[in-house]
Amino acid sequence: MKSAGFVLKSPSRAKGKQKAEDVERVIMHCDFDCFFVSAGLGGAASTSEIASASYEARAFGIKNGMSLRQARQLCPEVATIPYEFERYKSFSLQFYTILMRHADDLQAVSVDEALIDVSSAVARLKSASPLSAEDFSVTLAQTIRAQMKQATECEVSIGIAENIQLARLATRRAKPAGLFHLKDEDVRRVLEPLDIDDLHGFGHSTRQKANEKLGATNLGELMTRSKAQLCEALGKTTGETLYKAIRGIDDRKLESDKPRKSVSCDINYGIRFENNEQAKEFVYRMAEEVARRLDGISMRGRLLSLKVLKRHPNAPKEAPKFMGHGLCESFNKQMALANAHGQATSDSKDIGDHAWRLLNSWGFDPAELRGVGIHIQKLEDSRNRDVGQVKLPFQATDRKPVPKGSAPPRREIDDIPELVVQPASSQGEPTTADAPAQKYADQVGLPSLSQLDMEVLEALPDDIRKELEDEYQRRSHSPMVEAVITSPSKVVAKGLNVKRITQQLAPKSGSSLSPKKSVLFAKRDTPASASAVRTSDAELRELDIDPDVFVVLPLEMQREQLIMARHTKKGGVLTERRLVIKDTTRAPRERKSPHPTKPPPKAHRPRPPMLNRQGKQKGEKVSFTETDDVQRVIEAWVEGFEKHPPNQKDVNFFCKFLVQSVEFSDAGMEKTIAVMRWWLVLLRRRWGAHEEDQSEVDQAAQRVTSEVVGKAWWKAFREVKGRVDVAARKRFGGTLALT
DNA sequence: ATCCTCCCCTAC
DNA sequence: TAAGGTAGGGGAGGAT
Ligand SMILES: [Mg+2]
Ligand SMILES: [Mg+2]
Ligand SMILES: [Mg+2]
Repeated sequence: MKSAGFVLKSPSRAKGKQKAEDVERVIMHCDFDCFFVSAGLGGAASTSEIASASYEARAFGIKNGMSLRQARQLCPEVATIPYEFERYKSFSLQFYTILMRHADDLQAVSVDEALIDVSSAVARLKSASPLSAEDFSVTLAQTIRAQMKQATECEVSIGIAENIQLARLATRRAKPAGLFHLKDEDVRRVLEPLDIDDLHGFGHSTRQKANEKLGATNLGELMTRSKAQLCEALGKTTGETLYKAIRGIDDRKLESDKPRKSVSCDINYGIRFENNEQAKEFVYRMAEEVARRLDGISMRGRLLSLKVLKRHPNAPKEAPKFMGHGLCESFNKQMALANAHGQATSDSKDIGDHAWRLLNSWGFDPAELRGVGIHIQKLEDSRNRDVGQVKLPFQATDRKPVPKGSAPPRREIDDIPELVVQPASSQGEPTTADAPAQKYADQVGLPSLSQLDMEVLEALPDDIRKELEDEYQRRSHSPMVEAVITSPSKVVAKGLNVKRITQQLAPKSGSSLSPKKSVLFAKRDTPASASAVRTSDAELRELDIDPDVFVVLPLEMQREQLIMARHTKKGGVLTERRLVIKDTTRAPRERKSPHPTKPPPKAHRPRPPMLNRQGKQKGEKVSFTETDDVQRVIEAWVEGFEKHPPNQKDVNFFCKFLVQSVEFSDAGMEKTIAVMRWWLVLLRRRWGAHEEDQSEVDQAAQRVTSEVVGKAWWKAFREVKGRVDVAARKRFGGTLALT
């Protein structure tokens, strides 16, 4: 196919803006560069309000409520910690809105990634300048990038090609902050050096299989294999897909309205049942959750599958990771799901009954269970349940081209005049989408406004880590790092949603480990030697962690720091956590700008609760490992205020953090429990006598006695516990069992 | 020849 | 695969 000619590619779809049939197909893969980094750090408007200033920040005179501008005057290096989902939403919304201006069709991949078909837009440009030899797809991409930049102040990378697979590959070349048109005539040259897992849809396992069965993972070599060979090695469809992909062929169409096919809920952490009743309780609760999700999108299901993780016979009773599932065997079973009338259902009891029945069919000892998952499939739209047909009425009424991104569709066309970066102060409730549109959007399984935040939360570790790494390299030092390292500038904005993001940035294990693995989950064989867990107090001391900013945030950011340090250091090893402060950040940074930027002013905390104690007192330590960091912070907090009641603000902050941990998925529960337990231990150690004493304390006139302080702490504890329980109940129907 | 079920793989 | 969660698609082998 000539690159110059108008090759007739796969016929365009009927939906979306109607598009000429015989124009060259142009697909763009658009990907926000560093979405999370950008959304968080890039747009912190100077009018942003500071919700919570750290001690370090306060040392500069920065106060809560101050605008970021003011804060910057006091400390130009002040760093903010991103959090606002509103911002993420805003970014995403603008992202999609802009793309839709130019697209015939759009397939949302994620909150920061989309595929668009811009064939007609490019054709239009071309026909407007028939004599030009210009690459109009590039012209258009530049326009899009410019608009995106103008609207969000962020870069978007765009890969251009004739099909999806190639467009994705092109994006790799486009990054960062660029665009790349992978033309037909370049396909061979570009693909040749790539490996099979560079292709979208092919991963580690396929690569390994290819290596074993075909003796090659390189696309150039694989190109020499016959289609039959590929199919034999990888399966029919996969083989064929690969065969074509290598040659730059990909017939997939953009899908903007795929209906949801399943709804599920899996919980594989913290599962420890003592008896059947508990297991049953739990299963029914999960059923409620699934039911809720089904109702949320107005769907019902006719097939239920239950997935169970059971402790592997050889695995230790307790997983190496606190409340984790450890090495497990997994079991799966499915059965028809129906209500009393044999119809599709979303009723929690129906679902619970079926799930429980399946679980019982195995007859497992409940104490051995480590994970449970309920999946509902064969979904039907519960709104037109007229005849109980399986087909979904989608195209019939030709809804206006509801693009895959459900978020944008509402605010489309008319009101896209000004895409202003969201005002820094916008804080209100999350925009609520109008019900019908939202439901539809949910049904077609696209990132909807309401799901956006979740998507942000669930975003992949690798994804984000990579963004941070890239960003880190781009700027010699990032504000985030700055915030952690030169602690003078911890400014925490309201909310703590970053937590979920940064939390996922935990360092990967040593790099140079044997690639060889045994079974499911390789056994963790790092017991006491787990130096990685051991953070030196000196390290923390240097970090000047204060109980105010408290919260894990700094600590998690510290992890980011570690990651980047390792990354930069290349062979970096370091099994033990090093105080990255100097070698990683300070050094390179000063190399870069010796003096211009003020040396990180050593913030002197007003009354820093010293982290001078080594570890916990023996015996009392609850069995955590991973949560050590948090524990230390709490410990510092409690001890720092040994003589004073806790600040209500701190309590609120703490509370908010924990509640959010509970609300946002499961990973948080572990930490929540661990944190609460540790707090409990500390309080008992110090004020055990007052635990049950709930008598009121005359706040006004009373000396601050130890008793008063103790009571105040216990009161705070009960308050937090209460609020966390509410959150836990809302989500799981139970409360935290701390003892 | 299809359809199911139970995995497995991939991506986000 | 540190470990966690949601969804979609495909392969193998048995069921229909
Ligand atoms: Mg991205
Ligand atoms: Mg992405
Ligand atoms: Mg891949």
